[in-house]
Amino acid sequence: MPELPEVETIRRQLDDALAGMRIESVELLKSGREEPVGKEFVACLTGKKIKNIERRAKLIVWRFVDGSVMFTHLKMTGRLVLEDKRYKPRKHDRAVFKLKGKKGGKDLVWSDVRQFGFMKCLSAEDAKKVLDAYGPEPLEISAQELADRLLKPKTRKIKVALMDQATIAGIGNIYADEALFRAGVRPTRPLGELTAKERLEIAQQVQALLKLSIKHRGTSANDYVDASGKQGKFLKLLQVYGRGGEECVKCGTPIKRIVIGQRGTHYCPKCQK
DNA sequence: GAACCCCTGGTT
DNA sequence: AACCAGGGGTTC
Repeated sequence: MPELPEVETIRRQLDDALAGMRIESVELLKSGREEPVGKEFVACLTGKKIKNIERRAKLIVWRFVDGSVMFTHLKMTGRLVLEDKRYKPRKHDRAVFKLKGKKGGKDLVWSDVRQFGFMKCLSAEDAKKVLDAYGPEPLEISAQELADRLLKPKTRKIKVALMDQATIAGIGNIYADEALFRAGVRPTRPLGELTAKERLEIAQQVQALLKLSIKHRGTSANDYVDASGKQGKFLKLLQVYGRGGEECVKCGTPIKRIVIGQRGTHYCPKCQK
């Protein structure tokens, strides 16, 4: 699924294209993981005017002029793509949002091969509760503040901590592996064993990496495309993710692949201590 | 924590 | 046929 840089890329495009527009209709092609389900979901969105579109962690947060909110979580294979008028529904499309504004109409299609993603309508109050439970946005605090969050359960592996949304919001498997490679720290190291210098280095690399990936409009490793249907360009800049068995770009040692927390994990056994 | 689950499809 | 896939909630 999209992680912070990919969700942020989509969010910027949607905010640019759709802020100020009104939802004329919602066509549900496949009902199930939207909330409320079915006709009620359609009813709660129809007619609403979009104030703006924000992001928190990996959630896209739709804010409406009437104060209500909708969340979109794309999970692993979700897409939100602005389609032109020749659009024909495809196999895994779940909903089409028809929007109207001063400059004409736009169709937004939500598709999701694995159907893990969800959309949810809720009040501003309920939305705030959900959003407040996330850890800080990594690009909105200092590297030192970020580093200080990587201390807690001493036995926890650093990779697990980086991916925990309550510790830091928005990092997933790809950027956790990449940040740890850049910082020269093995993903298996327990927090209690890291030096202050290592924690700060990890925090700085997380920030630099996320910013750089946003510049490249994210990573298209599998299903990800942005709101215009284009792939992100960061894939070729990945140094360890998906490169198990290949030579390390720094030292030539074969990259190892292990499993941590049910996720494929990639690192250089020589460069990462 | 670790294991399992939601689901489908691409690759080996 | 088996394994893999960028998430994350739930359950022991």
